Amino acid sequence: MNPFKIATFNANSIRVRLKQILDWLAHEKVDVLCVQETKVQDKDFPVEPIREAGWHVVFRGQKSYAGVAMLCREKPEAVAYGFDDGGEPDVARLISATVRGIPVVNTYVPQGRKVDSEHFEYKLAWFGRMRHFFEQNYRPDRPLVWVGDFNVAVEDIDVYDPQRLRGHVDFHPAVQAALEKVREWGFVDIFRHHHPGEPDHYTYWDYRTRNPIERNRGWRVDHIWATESLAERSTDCWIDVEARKHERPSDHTFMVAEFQI
DNA sequence: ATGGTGGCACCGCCA
Repeated sequence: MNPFKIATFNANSIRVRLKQILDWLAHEKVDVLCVQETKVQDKDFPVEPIREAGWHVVFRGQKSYAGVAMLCREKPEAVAYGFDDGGEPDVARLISATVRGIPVVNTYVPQGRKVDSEHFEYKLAWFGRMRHFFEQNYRPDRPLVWVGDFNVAVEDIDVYDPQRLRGHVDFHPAVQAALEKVREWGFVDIFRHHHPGEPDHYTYWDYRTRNPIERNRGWRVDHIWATESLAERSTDCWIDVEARKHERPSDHTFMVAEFQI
């Protein structure tokens, strides 16, 4: 049995957050860090400093927004980008690979913008495509980790004010139902597995609110989910709020899960 | 209180 540690982080620009990421990786001995919102085109991705720090890195991005990456201590295998269902491949939002024998899927789920928009419809459909993706490529009775910024808070305790926020694109019954249909394929929310019923655990704070950390105005929209056989082997899962104490923090923070494989 | 901030882009888009 060996420890397997996986982390997720919405960087909101990997170039601005590069030092924070490398500093964090230097003291947190993860096997893989999944990054979302790299906000960089592939030709401008900071490959060299990441490699020089000792990491394998795979990524797909685009101009201005979205973009995903995986930083791995060991070389990832079977790396694939985007959907292969005939629809929009969305390579800047989905990256999958096998790391130390564990299949990992890293997603940056579309935010949805406004409920009465085509973007929201796209988001809802995205979860359907996600379930299809899992059905076609994986088995629920085998180890698999799905991580990333899901842009969904699942329970009332996952947001700072559920009454006020209900209906928001990240806290909408239809979105929660769409994600639930993916969960039913065979996932366990690893953070919630270790912290059932505990409020006030957040991974994201809106830049546009005053002192959101001090006022505890957070959301738990970043997730580490695993299939049952792997969830049984999870030993811990935590959100690194301390990592926000940085000169230029992202609006999200790191979350880590540890397994014995 | 229908704003606010931040990042990337370019004269606005996205979150």
